[in-house]
Amino acid sequence: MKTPKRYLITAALPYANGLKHIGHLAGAYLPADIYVRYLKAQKRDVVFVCGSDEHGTAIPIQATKEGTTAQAIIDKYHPIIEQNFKDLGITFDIYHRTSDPLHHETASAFFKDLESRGDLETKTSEQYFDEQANTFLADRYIKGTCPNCGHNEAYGDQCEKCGKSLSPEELINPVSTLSGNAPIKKETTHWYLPLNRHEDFLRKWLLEEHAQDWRPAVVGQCKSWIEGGLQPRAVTRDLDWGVKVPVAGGDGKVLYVWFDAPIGYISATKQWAINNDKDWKPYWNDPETKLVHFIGKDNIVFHCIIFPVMLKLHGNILPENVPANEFMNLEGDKMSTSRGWSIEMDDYINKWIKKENGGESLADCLRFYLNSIAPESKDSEFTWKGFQDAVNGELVSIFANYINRTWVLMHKLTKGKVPPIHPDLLDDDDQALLLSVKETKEKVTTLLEQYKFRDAQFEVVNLARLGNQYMQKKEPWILAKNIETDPTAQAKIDNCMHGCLQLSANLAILINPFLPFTAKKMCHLMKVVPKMLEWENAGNFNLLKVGYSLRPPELLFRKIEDEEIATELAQLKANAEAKKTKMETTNNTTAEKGANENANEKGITPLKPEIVFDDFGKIDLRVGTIVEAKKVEKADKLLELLVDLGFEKRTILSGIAMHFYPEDIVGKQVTIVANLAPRKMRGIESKGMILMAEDENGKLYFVSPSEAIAAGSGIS
RNA sequence: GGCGAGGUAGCUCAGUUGGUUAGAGCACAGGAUUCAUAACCCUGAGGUCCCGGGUUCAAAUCCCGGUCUCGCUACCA
Repeated sequence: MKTPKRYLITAALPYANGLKHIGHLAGAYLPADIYVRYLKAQKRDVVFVCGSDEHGTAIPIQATKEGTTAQAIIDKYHPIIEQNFKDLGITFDIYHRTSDPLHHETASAFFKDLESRGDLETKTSEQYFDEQANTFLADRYIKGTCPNCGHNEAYGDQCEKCGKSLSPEELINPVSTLSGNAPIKKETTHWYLPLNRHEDFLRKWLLEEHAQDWRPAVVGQCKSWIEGGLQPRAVTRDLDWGVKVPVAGGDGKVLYVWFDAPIGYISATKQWAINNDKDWKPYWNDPETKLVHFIGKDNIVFHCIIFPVMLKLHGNILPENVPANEFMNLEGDKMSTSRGWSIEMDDYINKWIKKENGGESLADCLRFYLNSIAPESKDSEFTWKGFQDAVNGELVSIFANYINRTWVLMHKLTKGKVPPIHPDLLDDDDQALLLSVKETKEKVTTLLEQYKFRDAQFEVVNLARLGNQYMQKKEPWILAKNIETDPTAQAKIDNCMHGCLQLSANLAILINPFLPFTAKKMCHLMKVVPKMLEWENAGNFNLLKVGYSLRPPELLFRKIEDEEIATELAQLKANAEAKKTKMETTNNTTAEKGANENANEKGITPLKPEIVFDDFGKIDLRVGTIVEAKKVEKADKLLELLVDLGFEKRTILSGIAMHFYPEDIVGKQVTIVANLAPRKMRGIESKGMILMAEDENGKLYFVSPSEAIAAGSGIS
C-alpha cells in the first residue's frame, strides 16, 4: 500500500444543544483519535478536525423554550464539549464552530460556486405554500392524485400504491395535509442538490470501487439509498438562524443545516491553517491526501452520498473511507440523554477523573473499555460490571502489573538501572521475546490501518501478557536467591531485566494511541522524552540505554471497587427515574435530541395560527369507548379500532400500535373527532380520529374523561 | 410492509476466497508460585455456529425459506 502524502481526519461535528455521552465518544471521537495518534506517531502529515455544529432549527427552538437566544445556547455548550474532549485525551488539531464568520464565508462560497456552475437546481415558482399554516410545505405534507396510477392518496415524494417516486409538482389536485386546503404556489426560490444526476458516479464509486474495503453496513446502507431512487435534496430553508443564502433571492433563507455542517470540516481546516501558518488547500484538493470521516451509523448517508457529491462538484477530494460505527447500548437499553439513560462525558469526567479518584489514568480506563467494546461491526453494550472487569482484569492485572513488577524487580535486583546484556547467556526465550515485539508491531500496524481498533488494542495487551510469561519463565527472583552459588546468576538477571525493560518501552509506544495518558506516565517512569514514542522505535530493543537509572515504581492504575460500580448503577437508575417523573409532572420540558432522532430537524411544535371560535365550533368532539382493537396487517403502527359512540359504532384507524397492545385498550374511553372526513389507509376506511397526547420522547397518552361517562357525550 | 446490517461458549467478540477434533479474552474450576495492585503463570471444563431445507466428497462459511435484534424507510386525520 502506498503511503499517502498527507491525511485529513474528521470526526462528526457534535450538535451544540446539549452534552454528549460516551456512546458518541465510542462511536466517532475515540476511534478517530486513536487513528490520528497512530498516524502522528508514524510522523505522517495529518490534520484532525472537528467542531460544533451550531445551526439547524432545534437550537433556536430550544432557545425560545429556555427564554434565551440561540447564540447563548451554543456559547454555553461549545466550550463544555470542547473541554470534555480534551479531558478524555481527544486532541483535535482544531475544534472549530459553524457559527464562526470564517465558516459562514466558506459555506457561502461553497454554495455560490455550486450555484454559479449550475450544479444546483432552483425551483422558483414550484413551491407549495399553505396560507393557513403560514408555511412552505415539505413534499410529504402534500398529497394528491398520482399521475402514474391514478391513486388519489399519493404523497408529494412517492405514491405508496404504485411505488413511483414523485415530486409535488407532478401531483394532480394537490392538497396540504396540514390544513386540508389546496396549497398556493408562492413566489420563492429554493435550491436543490440534484442527487439523481449523480447516480452513475455514486454507483461506481461506492458499489464498485469500495464494495470490498468499506464496512459492510456502510456500503449496505448506501446501496439501499441508491436503489431506492435518488431525489434532489433541498439545500435551503426558510429560517433566520444559519448561513445566509448568498445569492439573489436568498433573503430570509439559510443553508439547510446538513448542507452547511460538513462544510464545517473545510472551514475548520482553514482555521487550523491560519493558526499554524499553513496552506489548507492541499488537504482538500490534492488527490494524494487521504480523507477519512469518523462517524456513527446515523450519519452514513450524509457522509457517503450527499457530502461526496458536494465535494465532487466543488472539485475536492473524496473520502478514502468512512468507518462508521454502530450504536453502543447501556445496561440493556438504548442510550438516551432525555430519558436519563446515559453516561455523559461531562459526568464521567467530574466523577472519575478527579485527582483524588485517579486523575488522568481514569480517562484512559474509559478509553480502554470503550475501545475494547467499540461497536465496529454490530451494536455493543456498555455495562459498569464490564468496565470494572476490563480495567481490573486486563488493564491492571496484565498490563499495569507487568510494568509494576518489572520496575520493582529492577530496583531490587539491578539497582534501579538498566542492566547490561551478556550476549553469551542469551537464549531462545530472549530471542522469542524480541521477535514477539516485532510481530506485535506488525499486527497492530496492520489492524490500525484497517480501522480495527479493538483488535489492535488487544494485541498490545497480549504483548504485555507475553512479557508476564517471559518473566515467569526466567524467574529472576529465584535467581537472586542463588547469587552466592551460581556465578552466572546476576548475568541472567541482567539479561532478563534488560529484556523486560526494553519490552516496557515498546509497550509504551504501542499503547500510546489508545492510552495516551498512560504512555506519558510510562515515559516519566523511564525518564525519556515523548519523542521515544515514535512508531519507528517500536521493535527496537535498545531504547533504554545500559546504565541509565530509572524512577522508582509508581502504579499506573488503581482498581475499580465493587462499591463504585454499585453506586454508578444506582445513580443511573435514579437518573432515569427522576427524568421519568419529571416528564410526567411537567408539561414544560426542554427540547432534547434523543439518540435516534434524525439530526437537527426535531423540536417543539410551534404554536399554530390563531383561529376564531367558529373554527373551533366546527369540530365535533365526542367521548367514545373502544370495543374492539386489532392490528392492521402490513403496517407497523396502525391499529384498527371499533369505537362505540353511543348512537353508532364505527371503525377508526390510529397510528398507536407501537405504544399499546390491542387487548389492553379495549374498554378505554377516548376522545374522538367525530365529524372528520373519512380517510382510507391500507385499504381500510377510518371514520374519525382518536386524540392523543405525545410527550417529548414520542410516548403517547390517551386523552380521556377523568371518570367513565356515557359513550357519545359531547365535548366542548 | 420495503431495504440494509447482525444472530458463533455464561459474557464480549474472531473466524480470510467452503477443507481435519470451530478459536481468543473475560468469567468459572483445579494446580503451581510469591517479584507484583489477592496480581502473574500452567491446565481444564463449555458450543445443535438462530431454525428448516438445498448445493457439495466437504457448509459457521454458498443458495432458498422462516425467525429474532438493531438501523433507514413507509403507514400515524
